[in-house]
Amino acid sequence: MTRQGHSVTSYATGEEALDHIRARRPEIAILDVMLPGIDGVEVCRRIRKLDQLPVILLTARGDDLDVVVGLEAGADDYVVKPVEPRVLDARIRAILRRAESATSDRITFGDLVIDRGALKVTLASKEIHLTPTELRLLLELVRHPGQVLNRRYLLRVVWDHTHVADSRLVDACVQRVRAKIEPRPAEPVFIHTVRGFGYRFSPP
Amino acid sequence: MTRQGHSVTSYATGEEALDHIRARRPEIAILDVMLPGIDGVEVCRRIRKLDQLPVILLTARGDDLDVVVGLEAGADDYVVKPVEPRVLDARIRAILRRAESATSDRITFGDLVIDRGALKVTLASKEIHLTPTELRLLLELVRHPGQVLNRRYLLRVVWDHTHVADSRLVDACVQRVRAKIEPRPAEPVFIHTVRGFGYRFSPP
DNA sequence: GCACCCGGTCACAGTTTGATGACACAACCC
DNA sequence: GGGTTGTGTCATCAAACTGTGACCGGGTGC
Repeated sequence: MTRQGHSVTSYATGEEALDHIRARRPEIAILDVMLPGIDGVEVCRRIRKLDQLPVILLTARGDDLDVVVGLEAGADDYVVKPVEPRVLDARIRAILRRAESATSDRITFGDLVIDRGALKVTLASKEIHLTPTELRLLLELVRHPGQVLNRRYLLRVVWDHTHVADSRLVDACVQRVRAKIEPRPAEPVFIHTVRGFGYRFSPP
Repeated sequence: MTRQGHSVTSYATGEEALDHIRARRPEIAILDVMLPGIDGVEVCRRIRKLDQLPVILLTARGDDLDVVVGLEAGADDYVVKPVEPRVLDARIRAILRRAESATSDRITFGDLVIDRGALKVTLASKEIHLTPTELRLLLELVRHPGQVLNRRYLLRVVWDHTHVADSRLVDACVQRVRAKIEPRPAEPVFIHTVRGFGYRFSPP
């Protein structure tokens, strides 16, 4: 693992590991199930109570039941020893990739890239200039991909709720965003209108 | 998988699967690596270009290299056949838990899928367009499966209660919904008429 | 068998809804 | 101050939706 570019710290018991996880903030925990004291599955459960830290259970016990119990305990993967370092590394990467994308600032929908950290939007690698309101609207829609958000909600969240509920304000802003990010605004592929309800962001 | 509460659709080739993924918006894709035409790993790569859809590669080839290549292609897990359904289910849950995104509240009645978050209705994987009133009516019926809802109640809830109770309004709307979701509107399998009382939604 | 009631069906016009573009005003920046 | 940018509002238009009432047909009770 060290040779793969990871920095590794190991502990002999579950208690020890749990004690250090808070302080060290590792990217991932790899637990043996057979441990002195509390076993790996229980360690995994306790980690899950604390946070979303990715966990791999790595053990010699590969019964179906063990696997199911381990995964149900909140583990992201269950790997049976012996395992090639390269395979373990690939599995670690797969899990980290998934775990990162959840907290990542960048989201990609086909050609459209939304960088929530830098507050930048690019379409086909060309940067799109969005005004503050437009950006807030787009981010709000993207925060709930596939969900229909109604106008009242959008007015409350994107604008101050002090506005009259009955206005074409949301529509106008959606149009402006569409004009900028949709290849053909008349047939939008990102922001869809759901007549009578609101708008839905769903990637093409 | 169906018995575990999942709704499953399968395709014989990678091309076919890719074609349908956009329309069906599944929560997860489980791919065999050995496919006619483009192989599962390549399908996985193409899915990754589009979006974050969770992918499990499920295959008989369990060489270390295969596993590494599969995971590097963007798969979330690589499972070697044969596999116990319970184990696969546990792995699916672990990945969905981590992906977390695809937690839209969908209800499935055979071919009919109603997504209450996206406000989408699909029948046999084809999207059905319902008008706002039709959709509100269907959602209300679905909210009480197996129960008979009378016209006065439906008028009050789906429509403004300002309407006269004595009109063909509800009937007409039910007909319109039936025309769209019932394979044979004359012999409805979803929305049943209870003469003298109202309508009842009960899955076939 | 008959009258009657209830729900199915249909077409259409009036209404609602959202798209679009123009515009005025405010905020901001030199 | 003058230009520029951002934003809310409005008018207009096309498209979509929906209530209505008339008519039909089958089931129901007598």
